Amino acid sequence: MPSMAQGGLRNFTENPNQLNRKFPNHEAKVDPFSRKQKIAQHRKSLPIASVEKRLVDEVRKNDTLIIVGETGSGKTTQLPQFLFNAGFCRDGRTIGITQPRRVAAVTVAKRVAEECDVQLGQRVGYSIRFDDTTSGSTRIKYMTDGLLLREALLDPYLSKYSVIIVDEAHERTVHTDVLLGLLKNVQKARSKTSNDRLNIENKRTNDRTLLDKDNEDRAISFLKQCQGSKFPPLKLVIMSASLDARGFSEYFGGAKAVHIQGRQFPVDIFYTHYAEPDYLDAALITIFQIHLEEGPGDILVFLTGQEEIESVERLIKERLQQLPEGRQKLLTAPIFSALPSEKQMRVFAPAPTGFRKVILATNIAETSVTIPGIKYVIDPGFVKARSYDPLKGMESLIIVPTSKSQALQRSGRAGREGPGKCFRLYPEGEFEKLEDSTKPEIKRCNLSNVILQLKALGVDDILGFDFMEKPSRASIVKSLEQLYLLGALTDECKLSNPVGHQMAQLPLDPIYAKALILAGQFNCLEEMLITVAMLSVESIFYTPREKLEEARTATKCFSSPDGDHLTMINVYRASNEFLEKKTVGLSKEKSEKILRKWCKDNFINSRSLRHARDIHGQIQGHVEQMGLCVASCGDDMLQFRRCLAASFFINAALKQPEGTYRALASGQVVQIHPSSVLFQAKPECIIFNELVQTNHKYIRNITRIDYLWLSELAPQYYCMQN
DNA sequence: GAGCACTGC
Repeated sequence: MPSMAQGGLRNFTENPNQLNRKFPNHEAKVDPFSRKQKIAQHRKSLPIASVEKRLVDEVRKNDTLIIVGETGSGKTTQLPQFLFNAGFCRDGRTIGITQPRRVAAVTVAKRVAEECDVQLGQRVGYSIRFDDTTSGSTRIKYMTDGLLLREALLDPYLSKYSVIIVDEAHERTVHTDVLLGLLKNVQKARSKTSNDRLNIENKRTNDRTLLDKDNEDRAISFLKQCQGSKFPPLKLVIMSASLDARGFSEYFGGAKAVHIQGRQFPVDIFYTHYAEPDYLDAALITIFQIHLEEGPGDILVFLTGQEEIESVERLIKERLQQLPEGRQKLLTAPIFSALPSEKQMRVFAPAPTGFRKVILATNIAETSVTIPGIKYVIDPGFVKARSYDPLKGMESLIIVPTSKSQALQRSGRAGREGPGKCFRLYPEGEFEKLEDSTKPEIKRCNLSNVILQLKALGVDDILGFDFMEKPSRASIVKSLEQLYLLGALTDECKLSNPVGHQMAQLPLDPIYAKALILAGQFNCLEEMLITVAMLSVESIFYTPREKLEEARTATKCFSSPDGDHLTMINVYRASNEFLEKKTVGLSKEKSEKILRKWCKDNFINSRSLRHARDIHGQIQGHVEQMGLCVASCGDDMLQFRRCLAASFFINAALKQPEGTYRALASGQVVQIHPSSVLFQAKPECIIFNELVQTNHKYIRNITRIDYLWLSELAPQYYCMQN
């Protein structure tokens, strides 16, 4: 390691155990070839290409196969093509590949369509929410895991699929975990309908434990509505990038696991000698150390949130001023999810010649976004993580150390295009103390949605459901309780009819689904549709620090003294009015461009608004199909606020003498989030939609209500308490 | 006086 940039700074030690695999550069120039030939050559060069036959054989032989494929192995694009060519789509059946993220489903599908030389939507397609490119002839279908879960509600046997490949299973999103449990059941049920019954009986008595037998019976009873159907067995392939396949293998009854080499450039890992008391300061010093002493290449720094990113950006600019002019050629580019897209795009623009780019990112750059040109990664070793306390019904966002696999993922970002370096801002001994992998999301989130989905799929015994990792009993019970309070479950804990079934049909948080059903009765469904669409997206307002005052003035014209829900309706309707007036006769692209400009002028996050408009359209279709009456309460906002109180009664709070609030359900002392329009007004009684602990216990999305409405509109809950 | 990252027939 070169000497330090500024007096007596950090010393890094090199990890001797780094991977240093060498491999030829397969991206070498192939100019004389056509694009088709280039693609063929690229496919042949992927590590997975040499094991095609073996993989196909393994899928034939095993009902479930675990594939551990390192980054760059080509598993996501190639395996479905191998299976298609081997005849797994005969009889019009489909290979489904699930991804945790929309962008991945889209980009991979496009790539594979090109490799197969077919038009997207023909043999190869993708389906994600709001965007389905598949057709009757699609045989290789990329989709989000959440979408496949939704499909299972309509087709519990997933009958059109011959193979389902669950990709990126190691990420253990809540959707992946529920899907794994579901697929296990479907697979058992399908082999039950197709296999010789005797065969299964033999298996049961020979090599299955009593527990397996129970599970199997449960799986079969859960699908009894389809009994008698005949389906060929479902092949499952679980693909993971983590080195530990054991968990998946055990969960699938000792399923076989195979390993596929990756293709990554070597990344040298460096650690600090000592623990850093201030990781932001350490990051700053390391940035300048690299800038002044290392060869060309951009730097990627992982920080925990917007605030850190903005303050490091400021500090970099300050310190640059102190350097001699020739050495100031360093550009900063922040990226985090709440940043408007056009500003996010800046990280992809190459730095001008002679300049070095330093990208300050949250973990959006870990998996969701791949930035070209990164040669150096700085990893302070922290992440802001969500956790959920079922007893308090409260989410928290706290800064915690990363896991080992997360640290590996981050360092891998330096080896995409060539050999790289990763600087971990902690001693090597600390790395060993990190958790192997991040806790699965299902153990740290509110389960109401998961449970409602499972109930709709016919799983009645949630506590007995075969999760790969079971959420805590307290968490399950709390969510069952909440669903009962919302009227989705009967006294026997079964899905209620029609309310529970209607709620499960709506792709929304259960409490929002219930709000829509109630709004039909309160004659304000038009208003509630807008409200739940807006509540379902990230913050709709964007207030950059440097234009705080300007943003405040702009957003004031939307704000309602009644609270945030009415304010959201005002924003949505204003955008509608604007579109109607200004974009008549314009193309879709043109209208969207004009709307983006309107958003920018009004300090509204156009991505959030577009998302809300998409959700609104989809949900409106659903409620109309259910036969709910989409009416407006007109100017009678009292009626609408009463409906909000009836819907969100579980989240009511009363003002305390000091100006804080007491949440009635849990008794917790909470504060109104500064982003609320009621932050200063502080009404006596309010309902809210979110309770998140960050620096304080904040409630967000608030409307003032009359205290007396609670016992009137939710007597089952409030009469007992008073 | 402040917002990790994803996702949904």
